Amino acid sequence: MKDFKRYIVTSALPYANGPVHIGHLAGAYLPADIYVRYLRMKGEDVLFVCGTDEHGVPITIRAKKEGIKPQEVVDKYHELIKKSFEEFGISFDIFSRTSNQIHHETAQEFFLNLYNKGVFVEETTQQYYDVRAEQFLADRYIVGTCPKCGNTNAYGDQCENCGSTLNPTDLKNPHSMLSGEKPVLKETTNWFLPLDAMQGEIKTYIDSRKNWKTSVLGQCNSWLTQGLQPRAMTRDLDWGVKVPIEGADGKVLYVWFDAPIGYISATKEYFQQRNDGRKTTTDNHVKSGGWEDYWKDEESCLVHFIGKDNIVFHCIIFPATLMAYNKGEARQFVLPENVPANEFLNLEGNKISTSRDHAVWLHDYLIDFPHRVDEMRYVLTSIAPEAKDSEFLWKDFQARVNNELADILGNYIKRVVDLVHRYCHGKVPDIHKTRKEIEEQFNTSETTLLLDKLIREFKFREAMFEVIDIARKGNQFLAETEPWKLIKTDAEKVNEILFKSLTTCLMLARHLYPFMPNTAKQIIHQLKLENDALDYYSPISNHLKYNHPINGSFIIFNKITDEEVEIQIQKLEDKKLSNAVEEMKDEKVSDGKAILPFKVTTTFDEFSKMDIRIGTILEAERVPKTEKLLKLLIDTGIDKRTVVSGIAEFYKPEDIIGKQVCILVNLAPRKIKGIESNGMILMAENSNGELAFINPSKEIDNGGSVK
RNA sequence: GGCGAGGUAGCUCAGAUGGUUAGAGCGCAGGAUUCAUAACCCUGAGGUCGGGGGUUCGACUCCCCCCCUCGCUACCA
Repeated sequence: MKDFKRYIVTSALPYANGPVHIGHLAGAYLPADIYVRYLRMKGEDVLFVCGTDEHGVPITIRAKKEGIKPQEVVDKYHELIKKSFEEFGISFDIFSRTSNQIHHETAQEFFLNLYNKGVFVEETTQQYYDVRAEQFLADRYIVGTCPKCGNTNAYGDQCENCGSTLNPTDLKNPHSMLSGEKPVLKETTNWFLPLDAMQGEIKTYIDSRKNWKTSVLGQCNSWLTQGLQPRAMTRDLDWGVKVPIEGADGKVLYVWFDAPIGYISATKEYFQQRNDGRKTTTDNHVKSGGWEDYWKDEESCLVHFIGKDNIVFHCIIFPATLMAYNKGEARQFVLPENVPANEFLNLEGNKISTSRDHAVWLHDYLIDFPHRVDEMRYVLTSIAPEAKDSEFLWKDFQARVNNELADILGNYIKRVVDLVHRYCHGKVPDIHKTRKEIEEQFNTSETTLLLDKLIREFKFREAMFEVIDIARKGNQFLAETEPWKLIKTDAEKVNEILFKSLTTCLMLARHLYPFMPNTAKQIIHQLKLENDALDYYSPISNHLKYNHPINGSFIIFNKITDEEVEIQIQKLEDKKLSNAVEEMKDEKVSDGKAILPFKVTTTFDEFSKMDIRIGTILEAERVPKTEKLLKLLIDTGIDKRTVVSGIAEFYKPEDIIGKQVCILVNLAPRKIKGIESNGMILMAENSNGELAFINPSKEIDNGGSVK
């Protein structure tokens, strides 16, 4: 890997419409923090930025629901999220927010730059518009029947029941969440980033990234082979960064355009604060003077830590934006050097779900387990979903804390400290003859080299295992040398054993620091050393001096009791139960609620245009490679025609042959999956989206009309 | 349906370019020990490497088919 002069490290901007949970932490924040702490400890020039993403439709919806302003929503969650991260020791140099002035300016400048270069393709499209509310409807503001699963409360961008991604125009019976009205399609102009035209250079970029994770590269290549499509970078909405050009009133930048730019504005803000003297901490590891050093210097290494759901934005869209910006500029933005996306963390056998509250929220954990931050950091790192989805189980949490942290690591430290008190009067023993040798051995030890390799390859789980292994080996060493027996015959030898053990404790603290900073400091404290003892390159003899008195031992990790974890498990169970109750309530309510409002008044003439007949199904077969389509042959009394219908979920082909149905016969033909469909079978639908045929209550001749 | 990533001991996970008896930690069983949070240390049992074919002297590792999980993306007037 190339040697970089400095690093700019980002963690995905958490969305400010809710708190953060352990899945977020394990996916994008802890790994980044470990990486950054390690680099700092090695004396690298590194800047670590993050902040809340405060734009986009879900926030406006949440505000509306709670009857407050969007700004109030993001203010609340910005503070909560920021505090949670601070308490978990995520050591951002700055935790900013996209509602800041500086971000709006930066994002607008970005947009204008591309606009002036003629990068965007201006396109006028049809979007749903709510006439009564006098505004365009964002995808999330449109509710209708999910075309895939029949859920009547699907949103225009996604169905939360079946998880499908949707377009608003996919919805059946769409209606506006603002007024309940059926929305109308209306023209609007938006600016598109022509990713299709940029496909070549994006591919060249992706192809040059050999060391990326297979899952990340796989996902990118999947997008590339499917062919990139232009993507709108503006939206008709009033919450966000205003589109800075004339005639764009009521439009804001697409959140995914402005969010990654948030990394840049956060960097700018950092230096602004620093120059103002508003940054009080001494960030010695931030060695360069301005934001452009980090973003526009080819010797800067840009690393984005994200979850797998963000891959396309960080690996394709954001780099494309940067590439477009770079055209004709003297100083070029660097492109992401690596995007070590993690998979997802599951919880007690189920996906973590914000809406169902199936999660371990950071702020809750801090209340239930105060001063146990490192325990969570340890467990989440040891089960981090680095290569595949992984599972958080409270029982496993307990076992890891008790068996690994308390028994192996914590006990080892206490064991050594106690031995030194018992056999060396609580002072670092003098073994001047061999101490240099011991130090050198540690500085060039295989573990040190291995850890460096693993961390730079983002293999934090394995790296941390190696660190704990130091304690394991330390325990072995004591068991083999048995100083408690040797003390009777060879005090000199005991001194050497314990000096070695003390050195191991110090090295353990240093190696542990990126993963468990509090623990590292506690170890240092037991040895009665200052924090500068954690400096990777500081000679051990500067700290473990002859006759240096150490502190008395104390227990670093208390064991987690059965009761404690059972409470947590019960908590989740209770949530499940109350969710089930809620859902039942919802269903009852929705029996009334889900019934759509009547459509606008029509005329008899309009209705008469519909030629609805009675027909009989003669043949029925599944359309291959589809889930919901049946190909039907209908005898309409006048002809026999083919109709494709989305009813395969509810009817088996063999069961419906011979049934009579209502069919709209004068509907313009349409090709579906290559089959020409002539007409439409009329279906009745209940609130669960289940379909049923409408047929005459006594047999009617085929071709009989319905009026 | 298409694409991408996974499916390896009870649990959580490692296993470049195919090669002797498939690994680790925890858990479990047995032993040893007493300096330490009944901790530590040693030994051991446990796997037809999702299923089925194939290529090969030889496959967890390569090819084909199928099943399951997760993500992205479709069709359903």
